[in-house]
Amino acid sequence: MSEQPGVTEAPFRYTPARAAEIETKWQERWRKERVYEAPNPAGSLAEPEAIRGRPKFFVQDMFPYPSGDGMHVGHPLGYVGTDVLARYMRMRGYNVLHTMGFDAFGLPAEQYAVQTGQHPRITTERNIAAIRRQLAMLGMGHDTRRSVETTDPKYYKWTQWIFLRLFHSFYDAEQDRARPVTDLVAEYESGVRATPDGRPWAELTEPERRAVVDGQRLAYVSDVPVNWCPGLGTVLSNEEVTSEGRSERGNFPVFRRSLGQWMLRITAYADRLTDDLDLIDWPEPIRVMQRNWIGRSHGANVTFPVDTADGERRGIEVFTTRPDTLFGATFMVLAPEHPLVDEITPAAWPEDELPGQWTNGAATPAEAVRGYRASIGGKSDIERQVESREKTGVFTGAYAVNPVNGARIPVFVADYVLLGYGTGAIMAVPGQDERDWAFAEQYRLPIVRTVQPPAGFDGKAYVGEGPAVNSTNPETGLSLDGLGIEDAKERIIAWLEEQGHGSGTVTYKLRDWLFSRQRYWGEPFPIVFDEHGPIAVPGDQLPVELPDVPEYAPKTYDPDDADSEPVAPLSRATDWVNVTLDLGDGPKQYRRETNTMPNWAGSCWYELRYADPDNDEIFCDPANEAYWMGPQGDGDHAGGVDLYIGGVEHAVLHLLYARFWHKVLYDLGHVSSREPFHRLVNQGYIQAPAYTDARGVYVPAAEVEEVTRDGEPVFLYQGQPVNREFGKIGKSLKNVITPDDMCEQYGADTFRVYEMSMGPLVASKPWETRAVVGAQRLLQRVWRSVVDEQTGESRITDEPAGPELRNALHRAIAGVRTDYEGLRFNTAIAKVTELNNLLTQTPGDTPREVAEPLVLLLAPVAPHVAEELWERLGHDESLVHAPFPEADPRYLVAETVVYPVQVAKKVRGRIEVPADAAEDAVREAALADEGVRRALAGREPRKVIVVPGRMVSIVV
RNA sequence: GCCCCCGUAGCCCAACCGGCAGAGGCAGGGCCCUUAAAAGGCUCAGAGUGUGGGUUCGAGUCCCACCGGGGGUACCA
Repeated sequence: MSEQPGVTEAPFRYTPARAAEIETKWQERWRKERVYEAPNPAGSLAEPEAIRGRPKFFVQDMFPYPSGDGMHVGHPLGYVGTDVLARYMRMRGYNVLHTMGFDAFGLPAEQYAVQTGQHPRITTERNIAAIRRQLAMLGMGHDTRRSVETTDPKYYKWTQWIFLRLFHSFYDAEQDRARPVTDLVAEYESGVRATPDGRPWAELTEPERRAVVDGQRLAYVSDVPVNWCPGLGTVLSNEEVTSEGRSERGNFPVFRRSLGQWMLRITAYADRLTDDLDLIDWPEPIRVMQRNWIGRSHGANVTFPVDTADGERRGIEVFTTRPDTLFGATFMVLAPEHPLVDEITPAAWPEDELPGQWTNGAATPAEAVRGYRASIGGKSDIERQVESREKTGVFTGAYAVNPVNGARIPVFVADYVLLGYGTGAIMAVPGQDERDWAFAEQYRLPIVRTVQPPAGFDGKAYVGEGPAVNSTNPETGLSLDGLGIEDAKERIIAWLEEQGHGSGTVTYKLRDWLFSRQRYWGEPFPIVFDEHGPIAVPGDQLPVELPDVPEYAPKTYDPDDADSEPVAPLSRATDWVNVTLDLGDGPKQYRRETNTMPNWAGSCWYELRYADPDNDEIFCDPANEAYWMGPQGDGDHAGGVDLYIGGVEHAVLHLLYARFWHKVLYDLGHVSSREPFHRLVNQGYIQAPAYTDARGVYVPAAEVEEVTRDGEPVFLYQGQPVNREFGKIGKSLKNVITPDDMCEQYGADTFRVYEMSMGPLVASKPWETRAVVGAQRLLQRVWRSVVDEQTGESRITDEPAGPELRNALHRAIAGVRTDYEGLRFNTAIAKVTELNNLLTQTPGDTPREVAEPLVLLLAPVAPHVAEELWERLGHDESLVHAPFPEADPRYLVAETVVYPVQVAKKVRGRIEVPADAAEDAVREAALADEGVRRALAGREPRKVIVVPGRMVSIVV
């Protein structure tokens, strides 16, 4: 679009071609001069004298998975944002740590390898190189020495090392922190801590000792129900399973199966992960999502006596958050898989005349239960949830006793009670619980309200606040009547504890983290097995490198073959799997763990590696960690990266996992910060127009034309009208726009300015290619303020700026600074535009006192063109570390202020008074204004309100 | 169903602690430059803030209800 032959264009204009030239030149120079390298206090990047007396700033993006498609225009939004802030902070004199790594283990590379037979490392490295090139093209000021790849053995050596810290640790509930298992063993040996069965430690056999310890490790093997997908041959994480209970990839059925898997004991940290959310500066919605995910709820465990079929007295333990409603418990429900079900189910129905739906027509309770289990048996939890909310269940034939009033209440099994939550059994209180109400209605069970609903309440279950009713037992003297929910809870818990019927309890939704995957392209576990269980590979033998295998795919099966067994790809590397090691008692045969870690592992600690990227001795030198991430100030600062920017899609998983690992490292004394990320900001998404034809099929967005018909825009593809919608950028919507296209058409600086000017970083916004020209015009105009387009000569004068321009300059400086600090890049750019517009309108050459700060104000967003102009202004050194302009307060205060004067809500006059005029003087001037007097027409003002510096309002 | 976020000009967005609804950009109209067009320059117009109430001297901003859009979550006891 530029400089075609025969076109008369200003020869020294800032064109895309010139932008490209400038961008190459400065990227080269930045690289040579290593301007973005951040010094460390210790280790290989140490420059102690370079950090002395300087504040630090650690800013980080959520690092990308290097997909084969490279980046589209949506990806760099956050990256440009952090780069702008990093550049601004650098100019403010901070020692800024900003780099970019790659989260490179993962399924797409493996699938590609399965299809092509090419090793995933090759595609991964090629993709990383492509994205690195794109990042450099966009002018990112990253310290490239600190970039990490999670697939690099030098990196995953430490991922494995940290895993071993989890393996070698247990959670000491007394001290509320993780401690080494060697401490645990020492306490068992000395007798300070009793063994589970009370025998002295010395009397336990070696396998028994191992079992005791293994059962308490933060990383442990357990048989747990997992999402097994025979069609893919691997287990899947919950987030990889659709709401229809099928695999997101391939749409194969997913089954719940118990398999021996590695688990991480994140539940031990549930309280701290919840409580410490108050210490960090994160968006409230994210904190809410994490709190919900952890799902801490306070309540009570209550035991309801029940007799088994053999006449033995047992108890059904339930968890309830509403122990205050115990008097309203009119029946009980056990999860169908609950172990007590079979024990309590009697041989015959206790009564002859039971409602049909209680027995489901079965001759005996056992038959009814069996039939019910079969009816739901084949279904996974996921399927059960998908199906209608209609309550189903069956009577077990057993009755339990409500401990508060001795009432005999029937016990049901029903699948709306889940084995995995609480105790897998509930007391059903239909009066105060909607689910229980629905079940009670269907099974004609009694309903007792124990909280008085407000007058006029015509709903079913009442879950709101109100005084307790129907909650007195004259025989025991227990009464909750009249108490509010909280007081009633307190009293009943005290009573339950006193009587031995139960106790106050805390329950969590959070489950331990399933940490094994049957995949090739992931971190191998640094674990071998002998006949008794898992053993850690010694630290000096790390990393356990990923071996080559003949085939990268896991073994797949008939998609419906629920009973098939996963076969991890690594298990085919038999030479690797069977290994002879000397772990202290001579060379022995061991079998390696063949699962790999999930792709969240590498991202759990990468911020720490950025701080000390090539340390061979430790994952991060404590001095470097303390410098970059240590707690700041003296309050309750938990430490962590100063600013972390990324998408909201990682609200729970990555951010929760990373917090968990960080806390383990903190407990073990490896880091000084309690949290990895002090401040978190979620950038919005960029959406792009996508078009569907008459069949609803997406057509290539790049080939759609916009025409105007009858004043309405119409979109045409190959002459046919198509519908426009906005959606996520990607192949499926055929609306990919790449930063490469934009850099070619406009230049990187224009692209950066456009993305930053679209709106606040946190907002989602639609991409509009034709609007990019606005950003280009801004840069062209700034260029023109400094360079004569016709001659290429400088347009700078050393004459001082006039007062209007000078005041505008200082206002712009002050505004731009606060905008950058508040991540409001759009308004910062608007202020630069405004200043430059004023400059354009001012006749004559550009005063240096305006041009220089103007270029510096723009530098964080448009670094290349700013460098070029800075050089043309006569500076030899890069402006990357040039001081950011400071506003002179003298020019910020206006000498006079114009007040609008309102009479009865309408502006009737304007007065100009000295800026420091007293309120009385302003009032007098307002009342003296002619327009105001006319509006008042002799009426006496009831009230005159003077808002200092703003306006005057007269009430009549 | 429940929870959270967002609704300002044709479009993207500003508006500080409640104080004259407009900073900036796109698109649109007019003019200049040009043989012409593109690019460029100058300039103009354009909402009363999703709807309905309330608080206030004063509401885009605070409160309540509703409508529309987006996200999270879903038998969690």
